[in-house]
Amino acid sequence: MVQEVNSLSIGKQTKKLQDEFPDAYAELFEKKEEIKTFPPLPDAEHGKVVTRFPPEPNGFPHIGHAKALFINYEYAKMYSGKFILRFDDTNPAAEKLEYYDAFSKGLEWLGIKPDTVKKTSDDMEIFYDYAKKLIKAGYLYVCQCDPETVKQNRGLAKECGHRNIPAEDALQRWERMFSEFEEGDAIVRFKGDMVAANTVMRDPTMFRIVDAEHPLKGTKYRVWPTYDFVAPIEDSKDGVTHALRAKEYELRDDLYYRMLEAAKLRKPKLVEFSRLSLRGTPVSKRKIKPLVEQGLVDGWSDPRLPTLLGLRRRGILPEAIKEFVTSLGVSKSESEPTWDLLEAVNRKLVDPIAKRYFFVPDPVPLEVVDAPALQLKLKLHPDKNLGERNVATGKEFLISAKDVEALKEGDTVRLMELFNIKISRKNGEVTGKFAGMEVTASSKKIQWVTKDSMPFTVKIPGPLYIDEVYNKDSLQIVKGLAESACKSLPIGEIIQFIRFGFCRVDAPQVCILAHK
RNA sequence: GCUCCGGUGGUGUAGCCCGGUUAAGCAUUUCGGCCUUUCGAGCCGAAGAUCGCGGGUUCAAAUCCCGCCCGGAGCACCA
Repeated sequence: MVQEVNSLSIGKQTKKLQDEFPDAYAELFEKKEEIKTFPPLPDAEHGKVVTRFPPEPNGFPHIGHAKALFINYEYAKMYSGKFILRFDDTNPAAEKLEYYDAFSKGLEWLGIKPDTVKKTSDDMEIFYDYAKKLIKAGYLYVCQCDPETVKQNRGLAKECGHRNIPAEDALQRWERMFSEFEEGDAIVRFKGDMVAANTVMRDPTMFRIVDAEHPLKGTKYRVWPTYDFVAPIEDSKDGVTHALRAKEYELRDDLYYRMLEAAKLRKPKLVEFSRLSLRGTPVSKRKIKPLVEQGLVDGWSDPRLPTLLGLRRRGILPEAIKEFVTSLGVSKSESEPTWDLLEAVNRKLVDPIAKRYFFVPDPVPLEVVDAPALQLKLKLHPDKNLGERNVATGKEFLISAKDVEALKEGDTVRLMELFNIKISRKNGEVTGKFAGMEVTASSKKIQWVTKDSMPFTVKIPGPLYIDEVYNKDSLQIVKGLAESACKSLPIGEIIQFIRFGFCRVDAPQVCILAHK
């Protein structure tokens, strides 16, 4: 018995085990599936955790947002808590209507359903109330220095005269900000500590006058709060228990808590994590925008970009983004993960659902002089039941120049899923002879198409930067022939061109290579 | 420059807070082998880190302490 089993190959042993003793198989192989989760959150109580994702609607969401998104969302889920999507839209000069929508769509695509969706600009009256309260209590003051002086004094750790104006007077100046003052004439500052080592605390700006039209509020308001005023109040009032934000906010923790103390509000827990950067890929809007504007990429959905739109167009599944981002964890250490990490995750997800087709780049004619004419049905997936396609073959084929290069006269190769051929002549074109149907142990297999094929273009996205230098060859175009069954491929379908890679159909007869 | 935060194999991460059978786990990558629709997946195996550097505490340190070096972020009337 033992001998009998051992005579089988490992693969067959495994198969036999799976077929005949499914329980044992499951125990051996399935249970080691690992569920990746985040480390426990400090002071988190099951059922009571509330997190939030507060994007500013001033650009398209990208993978960096996805990181913040999933960290907050997954923690809320992990503790059966709540997750809030909050648009931090208090800079009317920057916000645009289309971006609110872009974020909502992005979340939807990623499969994230917020328990609450809100806009910070809806709470303006609340902010005004707090402003008045805090001015009265002496925590805030109206500063009428010009912007340059403010900056200078901060550098010099110097207080200005407005700081000590009595509250009643300051309150009147606050009212004047709504009417007579012009943009730049006056701001509201938090009384921090002008000699603090952390310059964030040197009386940061809490309100300023912005006359730009707000996409949602129009010209209803012109005294707008800044992030530093809004974030702690919103988080606290919304019941956020854990505010998980990127590391660049770390220096503002102090201010965040001082604000809440001043306003006598509950303090959420702050947790920071490192920003995501992808090797060879600009992630921030600041870096992507010039590329779009200079036409160096095909808009915000260019597959070389880490925008959600770009990722999707490239054939990266939302689930892959989630797993990738989750694997990065919440650590504060800076790292520069590479695309192949994301691709590896995506490949695992896409492999079982991608239909297989033949694609021949740089086709070279092949004639098999004594080939039998065949009418066959080929499976669309080696082991999943995804249907089949019909192919009729004769004597004429096309194979890729690269495969031809590797062939010598006299070699035997197998036309994949078809039969073996022996190369009899090779000179620009290739001539061969039928060499049997059976699969021989070590035969090389190459993909092929018949004359009944169609031109197909594959775009291959690569890194936009190599060692910080713009890579002008970041997008390669490969032209070739795809088998006729590809005619009916819907846009958006993710397929695998055998021995070429996984691709997402981008347009009729055009696809984008996601990865090998 | 100042302030803060980081520094574990090529890459990402676990471990560090509560120092000891693990002198470093997992994933990715690369390379072999198996599997006969694959330069893919899966399976098996291998390669690869003395845990930034130098001191110290201790019987014992990636884990605690000190100094240094390197990297990142912030220093907006942006978020």
